[in-house]
Amino acid sequence: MGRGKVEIKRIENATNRQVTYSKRKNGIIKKAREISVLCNARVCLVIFSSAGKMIEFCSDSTTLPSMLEEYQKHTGRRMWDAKHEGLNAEIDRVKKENDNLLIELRHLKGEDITPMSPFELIPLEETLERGLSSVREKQMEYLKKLRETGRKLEDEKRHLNLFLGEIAMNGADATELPSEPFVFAATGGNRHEWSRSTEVDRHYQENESNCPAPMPFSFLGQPIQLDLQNSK
Amino acid sequence: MGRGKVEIKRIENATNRQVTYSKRKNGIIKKAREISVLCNARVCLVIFSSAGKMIEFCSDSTTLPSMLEEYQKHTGRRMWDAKHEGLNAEIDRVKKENDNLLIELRHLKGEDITPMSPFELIPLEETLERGLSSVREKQMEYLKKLRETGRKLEDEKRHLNLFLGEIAMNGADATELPSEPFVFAATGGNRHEWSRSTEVDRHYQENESNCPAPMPFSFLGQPIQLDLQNSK
DNA sequence: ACCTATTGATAAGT
DNA sequence: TACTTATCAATAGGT
Repeated sequence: MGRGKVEIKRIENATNRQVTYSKRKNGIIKKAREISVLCNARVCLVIFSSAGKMIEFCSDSTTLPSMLEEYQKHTGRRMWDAKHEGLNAEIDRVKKENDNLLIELRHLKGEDITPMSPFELIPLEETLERGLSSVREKQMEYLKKLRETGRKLEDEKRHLNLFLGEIAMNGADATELPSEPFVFAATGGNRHEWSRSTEVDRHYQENESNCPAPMPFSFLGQPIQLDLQNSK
Repeated sequence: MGRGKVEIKRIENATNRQVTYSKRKNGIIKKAREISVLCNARVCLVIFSSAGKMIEFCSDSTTLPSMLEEYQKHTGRRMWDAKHEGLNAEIDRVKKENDNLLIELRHLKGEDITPMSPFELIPLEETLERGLSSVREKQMEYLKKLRETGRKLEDEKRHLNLFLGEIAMNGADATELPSEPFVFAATGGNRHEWSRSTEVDRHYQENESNCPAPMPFSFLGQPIQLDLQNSK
């Protein structure tokens, strides 16, 4: 249609191509509207020009996404739905993993073990024992540090007393302070806290010697107010 | 175009409408192909007839879904993308839960506890102890059942010996069997397995009396070949 | 599905 | 980009 017949092949002249695009774009959209109205059909048309500009036509009360829904149904759910399915599969996978972890966790906590056979109980027991000894080992570490800190403090106290004694002996010079003052070193806490810690320590040492399985820390009861964070 | 001008409004005659649809459908698809070729544009066209039949045209090397990708970019990601976001959020949520479970699990197994403070170790220890005692309690149950079964077997053996003795005393009647034969009852196993089980039993009983923390079952070593499945 | 008169679309020119 | 117009293409209505 036009002043001459046109072969349907890419128009090489960019200007011509653009002009033709403009005209035909309007034409096809008009056609799309016409068929949708005349024939009561639903139409979706999306065109990207070679320049990257997009135009779309969707028949009345229809959107491209909603058309896609139906497209899915017709083609039997493929393509972008694949991503969808992929995500759903991922969710299922992760949830299943979650369930397994939860089950294992509950077993370790001694829950839901009624249906377990002795052969399942044995490795479970072993795992728990390894965990427990690991935790207690760690606790021992802290205790050692605590004791060391205690010793240091005792030393400092002794030094301090010694120093105070000297000052007392020197009479009038008593107000003089050492150029490098002693510091209440590593604990970061106060004397009250420290006294509590020695208690813990003694408790533990007693247990340590008497029992092959060390007395649980939890046995000592409520949270100990020591500032142990800094001695990690 | 045709024998008369047509008003662009729904064609009421169903037959006419269907015919027109057929003709125009081909027409618009031809137009779509032409513009895509002539102008190097990418075109996607989907039409649902009023009868519900779908046809689509997509220009070379393009699919409707891939077009949708670009449609998203152009319109700024809306509609069906929302579903995706939702699914992605769900995945993140579940994965996070997963991580938390995994961390807790590793802690219970005594792994990754180095950065834990004593205040975190104590509840961990308590949990492990509860789990362990729960597991051992369960194991005790099995042992009790095992012992009972053992006793029954002993009884049967005694009865059987008694019976054999009687047969021997009665001479020629020796071939006569009891109408209700004794059965090697509940274990479902064989004598060899049972003898192993008494070993386990004895081992355990010794430990039970001497130690406040029962000796671990795992201490007994390799898998015990008893058929305990049936005694659950 | 084909035919064809007629309208519609549009290529090229301005 | 818009208008014009000669020409080609699509198609309505009939068969």
